[in-house]
Parts: sequence; C-alpha cells; structure tokens
Amino acid sequence: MKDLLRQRLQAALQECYATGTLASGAAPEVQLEVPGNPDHGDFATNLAMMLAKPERKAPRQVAEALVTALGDGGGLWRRLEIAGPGFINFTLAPLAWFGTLDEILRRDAVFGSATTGAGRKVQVEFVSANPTGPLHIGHGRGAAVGDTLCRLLAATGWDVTREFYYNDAGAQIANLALSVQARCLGIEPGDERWPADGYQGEYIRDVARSYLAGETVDAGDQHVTAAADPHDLDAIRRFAVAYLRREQDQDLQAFDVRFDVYSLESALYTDGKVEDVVRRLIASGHTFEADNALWLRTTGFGDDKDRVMRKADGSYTYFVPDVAYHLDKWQRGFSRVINEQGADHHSTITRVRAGLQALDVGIPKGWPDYVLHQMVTVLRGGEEVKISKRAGSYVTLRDLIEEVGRDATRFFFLMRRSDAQLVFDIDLAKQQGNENPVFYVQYAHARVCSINRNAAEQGVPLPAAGEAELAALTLDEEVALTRLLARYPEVVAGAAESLEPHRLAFYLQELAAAFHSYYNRQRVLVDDPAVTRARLLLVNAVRIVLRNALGLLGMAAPERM
RNA sequence: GCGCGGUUAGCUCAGAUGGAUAGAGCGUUGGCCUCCGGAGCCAAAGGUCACAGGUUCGAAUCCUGUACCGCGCGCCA
Repeated sequence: MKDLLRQRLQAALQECYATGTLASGAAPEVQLEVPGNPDHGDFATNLAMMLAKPERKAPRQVAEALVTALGDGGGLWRRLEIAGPGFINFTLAPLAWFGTLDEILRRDAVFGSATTGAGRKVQVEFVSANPTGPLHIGHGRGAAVGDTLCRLLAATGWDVTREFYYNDAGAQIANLALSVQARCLGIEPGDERWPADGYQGEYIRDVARSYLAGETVDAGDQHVTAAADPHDLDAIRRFAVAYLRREQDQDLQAFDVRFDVYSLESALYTDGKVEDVVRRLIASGHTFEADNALWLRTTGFGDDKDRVMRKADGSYTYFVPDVAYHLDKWQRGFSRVINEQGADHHSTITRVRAGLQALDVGIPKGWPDYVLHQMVTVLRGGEEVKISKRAGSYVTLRDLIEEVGRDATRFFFLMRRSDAQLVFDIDLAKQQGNENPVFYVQYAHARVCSINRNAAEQGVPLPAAGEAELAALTLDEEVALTRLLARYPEVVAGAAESLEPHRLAFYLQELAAAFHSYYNRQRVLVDDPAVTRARLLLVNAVRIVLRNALGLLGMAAPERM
C-alpha cells in the first residue's frame, strides 16, 4: 500500500517537472507516515515541505502542484488534502483496504515476512554463558532478545546461524574446578581452606555429589564419566564443565531456545587458532613486549589503553581467544555477525574489534555488530531480589520459567528496549488478569478461535477470501483495524532492521487492544450472512497476525485458555 | 576521572530514524454483563519530555554542555 502511494507521488513529482509547475529537479526520498491523528487520513507525506527549499516556494504552494498532478488516483483514495504546514494527507477508499485483508488471509502464516535479506548469511551469537553455573535472569533476557532477533532476521529473508560460545577455558573454569573439589572434600564456604573467589552456590554441591558418585554426563558432543577422585583436579574440571553445560542446555530447552552451532573456547586452543592469531598479530606489527607480557597496541584502534595478550605466566587473556573466535566467524563467510550480550561486557567490543583490525585481513571497521542488553532487576513481593553468582543467591532462568511460565517470561523480557534497564516483576508476570499484558494478548487470539468455534457450530464456514465478501465491512472501526493489520509487515521489517524486538511486543498489545475494543462493540455472528462472513474474515485476519507475531516472540497462540 | 546506556503522566515504559494537539498499560475515579468467553470494554483525571544553549519551516527525537541513576574501566570472563 505504502509502496503504491510512493510510486504515485514519484510519478506526480516527475509530471510537475515535465510540465514545469516545479523546476528544481530535486528528488528527495518520498517519506510516507501513518499519522497518529486519524483526522489526518491514512497516510501523510512531507514531500512538499522537503521540496520547499530547493523550489524556493512556500510548502503549501508546492503541495498544490503535487496534488493537482496526483489527480483522483484512479479511485485509490477518497480524499486528498493539504494540511498544516504543508502535509499532503491521503484518505484511502475502503476498497483499497480490502486488498490488504485479502493478502493476509491468502498468505496466512507467511504474512509479514519479507525477502529483504535475500538469503544472505548472518550469524547471531547470544547467551554465551560461561559453564560455571545455571543460567540466571540476565542470560534469560539475552536468550529472549537473541532468539527473537534470529526469528526476525529469518522472517525477513536472512540465512541465520544461531551460535553459542562456551568459555570453557581460563581462570574462571579453574576456579570452578577448585570450588567443586572443595565441596568434594567437604569444605564449606567460610572455611579457611575454601578457595578465594570460589563459587558458593548450592549447585556446586550437586556437581560434587554427582562427581563422587561416578555419574556420566552427556552434553552436546561431550560424554564425561566422573573419575570420582577428589584429587584429580583435571577430571573434576572436565566433569563440572560438562555437567553445567548440560544444565544450561536444559534451561534453554525449557525456554524453547535452540542453537545451530556450539563453539568451545577450549577448541580454539587445541586447534591452534589462538596461537595462529597471536602469530598474525605479532607479524602485523601491532604488538610489543613489556613487563614480561605481550601487549596489543589497541590504542591505535580507539581503545583508551593498550591490552595484555599474553600474561607474565604465559597464558592468554580472554580477548585473545575471542579475537581468534571472531576471525574464525569471518573465515566461515559471515560478512554479517551480530553479538547479543549483556552491557556489563561492553568493554570487550573495542578490544575485539581492535584485535580484528590489527590482523589486517580486510575485516570492516565496525564488524561485528553488537546488541547489548542492560541489567535486569528482579522484584518479588515489591522487594528487589539481589543477584550474586559467587554468593549463590540469584533467580535462575529455570526457576523463573517454572514459576511464571515460558510465554510470560519471554514477553516480559521483550517488553522493553534492550538498552534500557528492566524491572522484572515476578508477581505481575504471574497474574492472570488484565494487569498482565501476556494474557491480554493471548486472550485476543483465543477469542477469535472461540468465535470460529461458534460459527462452525452454527453451520457458518469460514468463507474464502475475496474482495466481494469484504465489501460488507463498512464501519470506520473496521477500516481502522485493517489499517493496523496492514502495518504489521513494516513493524517486522523495522524491528529486524533496527534489531529492536520490543517493537513487536508493543505492536501486539496495540492490536489486541483494537480487537478487544471491536469485539466488545460489534458482534461478528449476526443475522445478516454477508456481514457475518465479512466480519469472520476480518477477525481471522486479526488472528493470523496475532499468531504470526506471537510466533516471532517464541510464544504460543492458544486456541482456548 | 574516562567510556557506554538511561532520564517522557503517581508507577512501569513506548514514541515507527526530524513532523501536525506527546501515547499505552498499571494505579486512581466513574460507568458497561437478558450480548460470539467480563481473563473484556467505555470515559475522566493525570506532562516544564531532567536542565541550559544550539541546528531549521519544524526537536522528546540531531549537536554541545550540565545534573542525577546504572554498568564498565584487571596480566577476570
């Protein structure tokens, strides 16, 4: 619809130049918007105002010329007016809207999807929690945002690879092994033999118990049987990592989040990719030695200080494998990569990008893209629940899903822009009333399904789409509802392009509200069969869009509740 | 101190890439069930868009500065 109007405006502009009514030859991008105020029609353009300067005429004068050239639009609109400082407002003929409904009903499950991605490859890395404990609520936000980003990109034609990176090497893992070992030996937190900065959570006790019992853990491609020897630190480490990977996999499964590729930091070492990157960086001349350490001159790439690559003890700092990992992504052919991560890891961005630039292999400056999510605070009973992994007191993702349900959890995480902090009110998420937007939206879908059931009982089948059937939709609110439905593809495209999944959540609430309002005011199943059929088609178009949008958020569209 | 994010109604937050009279939910107040599911609907009240400048036909939106909140600033990840 928008594209059609845009074409008409382009044509009108060209005609003005051809007839000499306008002279500048300027060709600004034609912007069309849906005005907030319905009095301003269905669409509005600021084209005349943009042309005012190059034309050196008053905006309204330019608008006059354009409106004359637009003519009657061949019945596409029923009103065309110049308003305010020089807007041109279009009010479409009701008939023009029926095409949209027809399209929704015909395209059904794929309505809203697009081909803008043209099958190009994009890789999205998200969650990427260290295997040192269960997933907490912050990972949950990352999982919800990342997963919906993937769904949005796939819906707009991208070939998406979902990837999870396990930091299963390094100091934190060593720390994990020590913590489990301490538990194996019956050492409690607080004991003077307890490792400094050890993980104190109860789950460490579970890992220790399982290890001592000689259990076997299957996680991804890892199958580890516990050696049960509390003095074999290396065996403990392998077992603990596998154990916690399995836990995290189960958490993600409960959240309905899946990955195509799991990458292990440890593999970057065993495959020699870390050494390779170090050699390349040294060869490119961006490193230096100082204080018994090897440094990367990241200040040459916008960092505020240089960073150590190889510590005095000979091991590497975390960002070296990170750079190796991203070089690997690049070499796998991902010219577009999006990393979704918590804002507390923000400082890695400059470092990783700097390392990649220093490699001199033609990686673009701003590569990869990042989507950061801000911190989550949890509210229970109006009180903030403190999160501390090392102290072991925090809300796990699995607890949350069990308590409030998968759908509500996902929706709450996606109700906010990811770069704004989020307050997760557990009590609200659990409520089954109108205070809770999750139920409000899903209920709208269930309601349409209920109407369909009643229609079927009354022997009224859902008619085939077609403009003839839709002509019985004459009410303003029916046009308004259709207008909202017609906006859906743009919402999807906008959310995908700007990497802002929350837009879907807001759109869903708006659509549900419009539907509930319509439902309350008008009956669908009425005496007049023509009206009944038309309204059935309308509410089923609503059902389709609700279901598609819920699907993109990874939520169910229940037929009854 | 430096970097990033935030600041919009009593509360929680949108604001579609610069548009017309700044919106929603919750909460508050007052209405609507002989009616396809009241898990719903309608209405009212509620604003110095943190502050000060700037850019232009036009700014919550872009730029500069200030204030406050969060996060980061390690040879941890």
